[in-house]
Amino acid sequence: MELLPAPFPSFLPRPHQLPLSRPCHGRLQEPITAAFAQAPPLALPFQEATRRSSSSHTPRPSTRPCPPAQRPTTTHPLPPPLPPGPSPSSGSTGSERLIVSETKLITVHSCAGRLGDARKVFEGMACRDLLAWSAMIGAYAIRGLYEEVVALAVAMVREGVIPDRFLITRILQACAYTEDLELGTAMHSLAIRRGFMAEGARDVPVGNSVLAMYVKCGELGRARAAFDMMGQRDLCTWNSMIFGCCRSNEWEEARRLLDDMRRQGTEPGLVTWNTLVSSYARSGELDVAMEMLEQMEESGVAPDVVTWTSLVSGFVHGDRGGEALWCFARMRLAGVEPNGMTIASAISACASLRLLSQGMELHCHAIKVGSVNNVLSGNSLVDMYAKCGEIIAAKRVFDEIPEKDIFSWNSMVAGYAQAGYCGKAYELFCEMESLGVRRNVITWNIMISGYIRNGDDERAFELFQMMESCGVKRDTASWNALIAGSVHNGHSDRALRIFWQMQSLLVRPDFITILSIIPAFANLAGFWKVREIHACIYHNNLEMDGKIANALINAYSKSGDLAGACAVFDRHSSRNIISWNCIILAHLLHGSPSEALDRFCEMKQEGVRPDHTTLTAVIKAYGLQGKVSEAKRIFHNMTHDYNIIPDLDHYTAIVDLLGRSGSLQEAYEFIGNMPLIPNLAVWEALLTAATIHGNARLANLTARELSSLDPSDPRIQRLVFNYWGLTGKSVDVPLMTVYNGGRELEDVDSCSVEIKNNVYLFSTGDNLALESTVAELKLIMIQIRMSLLNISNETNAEEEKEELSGIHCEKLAIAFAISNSPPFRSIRIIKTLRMCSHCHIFAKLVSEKYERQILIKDSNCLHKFEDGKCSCEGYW
DNA sequence: GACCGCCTTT
Repeated sequence: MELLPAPFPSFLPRPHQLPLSRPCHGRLQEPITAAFAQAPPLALPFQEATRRSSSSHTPRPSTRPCPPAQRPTTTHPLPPPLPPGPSPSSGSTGSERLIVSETKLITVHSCAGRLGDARKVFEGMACRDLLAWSAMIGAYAIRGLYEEVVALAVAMVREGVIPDRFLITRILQACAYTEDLELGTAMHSLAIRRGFMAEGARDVPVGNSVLAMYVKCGELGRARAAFDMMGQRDLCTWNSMIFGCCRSNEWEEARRLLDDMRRQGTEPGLVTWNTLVSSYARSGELDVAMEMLEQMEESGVAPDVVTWTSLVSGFVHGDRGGEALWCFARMRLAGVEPNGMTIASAISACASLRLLSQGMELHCHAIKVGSVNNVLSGNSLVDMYAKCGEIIAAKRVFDEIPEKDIFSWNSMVAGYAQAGYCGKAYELFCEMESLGVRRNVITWNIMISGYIRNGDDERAFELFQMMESCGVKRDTASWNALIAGSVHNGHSDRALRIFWQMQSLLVRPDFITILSIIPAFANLAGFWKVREIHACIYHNNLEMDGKIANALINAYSKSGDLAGACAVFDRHSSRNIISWNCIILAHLLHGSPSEALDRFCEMKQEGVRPDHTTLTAVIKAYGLQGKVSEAKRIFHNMTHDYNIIPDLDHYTAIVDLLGRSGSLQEAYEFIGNMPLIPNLAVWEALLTAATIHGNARLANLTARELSSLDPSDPRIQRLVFNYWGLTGKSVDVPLMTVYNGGRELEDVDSCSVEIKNNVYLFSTGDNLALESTVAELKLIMIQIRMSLLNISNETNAEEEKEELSGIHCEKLAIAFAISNSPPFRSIRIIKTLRMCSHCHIFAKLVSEKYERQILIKDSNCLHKFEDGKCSCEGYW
């Protein structure tokens, strides 16, 4: 059976009986087909159209009252109804001549750019024939004012003028742009009635327009029906159909059409290849897009600026900035000049790769080709400068964008917020409101994320609460910002609560939610919880995402399950440098430096270039093995071998290594000779070494250095306090008077233990700890008392201090786990602060006495206690 | 035929 569109009746009502205008935006006041409802249908229409026309088969009243107040408004008033008189077809010779001259005038005005004058002439015409309508519609069409074209087309048809094949094509083009399926379908039926679409018809342009209209309206089924019915096809026909398939993700069908067209003698052209390349690139199938590029070049079609731009922007979107710039370079080599869009995309690539100098070069290029004032390039530049830390340059570019859009504002607000200038960001945020720039959900998300990442949780939550009352609906990213920020600030429990709350409000978590929440599971709970979220990811087919796999490796490792981490890594199909770093760090955390180094070799064999994190891990691995000279060799040759300049992390690793090997003086001198200003981590490494090796003089010296960094920094206060606790001596630095024996600081410590798939939280000095747990702890203490009596004075000092601040949380957790889990089952504890030596000894003794493996992950290291020994070998 | 900004892993 033939599929035909809605009927287009032959009978047309008298022009003055129908309103001319219709709203430019939104749906028709009534279906256009209803205007001709008095006539019987002539052709079998589409199902939908049949229903519509058959329901309005009853004759309409001959006149329809239409008071001016109720007339639909348009941005451009359409011509008033014509006075009753001779119909256009029966005009006298004189009036015909008038029409011709007025039509010419419309064309002249239009060509001279005086669209308003053209419109005035048109509206003043007493009688308008097809040519007059064509001239007026054409004037709008060539300027891309498709809404107007559609409005005029409706008015024309209602006035009883039937468009010819040329005008039908134009109107269909406008329908495609405005996605006006209704008018488009009516034009299709008219084209059929006029015989333009018949089997033997040679009118390809009309058929192509119909096809393109259905494709743009997302009606692939109707497009296919039109395609199959076309008597003749040209390159454009195939292109439209292939585009339609790509747009609907019907990739196989698109490729079939490509083969079909070649078989039927039409060679794919530039647009065909560009459609395929850009569609694959846009959908993230970048490797297939590159394959298409190859095929394109093989078939002798030279890629143009659109081909390359699609690829550059595709790679930018796929977070493959390097390949984006590589494509850009290939394009330049091929002699293709980039346009504003290409440059904008290449600048984005520089932004994501933090390539300031290359970004600046592109800025110069944008100035040269005159696309610097283009809002697209401007926005990319703002983003690039901000991401490269050049916030002043970013602001300068922003100020010079003549017509800022929401992207410009958001990029600048994000630039400030991400650089930590939340006040500046908020100023702009307020300025947007006062200037009447509508802030969207992204603007709000930027502010929320900015505040929470800069530690101002309160303001972040305030904005999160406020946004809906300001008329902006929260989306998944708004929730993600809170979750990621909470994890970032160490509030994993709160992150989990938000995660559950969003699900109870039926906000669907996306892969970023999962990615953000995985560290929370790892920080809070044992590996069963990590397995749970892993299963959840698996069921949602998210595992294939490389980033999620990386986060999982890390989570398994941190929760004490090295085997789980290895399993994820080994099945990881798209390993990158981060995946390798994760697995190397996992082995390191579990005290297996040789496995970590094996992985490093494997990685190099696979051709993956180590980055600064890898090399830090490698130095640490050598440090754990006591291979000082190997570590030093890596350190000294890293710039030459890997083009990586040592940063503070590498210096810290070397200080740690020297400290472990007991070369305290060398470590101290090494710090003195550093070209960088030593930070907290560097001094902390030395303090640890000095404390463990019992070098009180150096420890005291280091504590002073630390407190001179920033006496108000709570992390430093805690470090120095811990040192004081470890040595049992008072430190001769003024900051020690700041707090009362460190009580507030000790209060922060908490830990979690997972038993039978439940997670229990304990805090140091927890007065609410279950009495039974305290009793159990006392029992354990009695059991191992004999051994405890033999330990050093240092730890006794700690015990005294513990009496002051309350029982340490990990002791409570161990006691609770011993009495609530089956015998011999391993105990996994995750705590926020570093373990004290008394608890360390306690855990060692419990592991021996109760024959349990105890894993305690503290802020510095993972302690694996087995048979009275710890994997850290007493150095942490 | 292409279009920049938010939330993400070591």
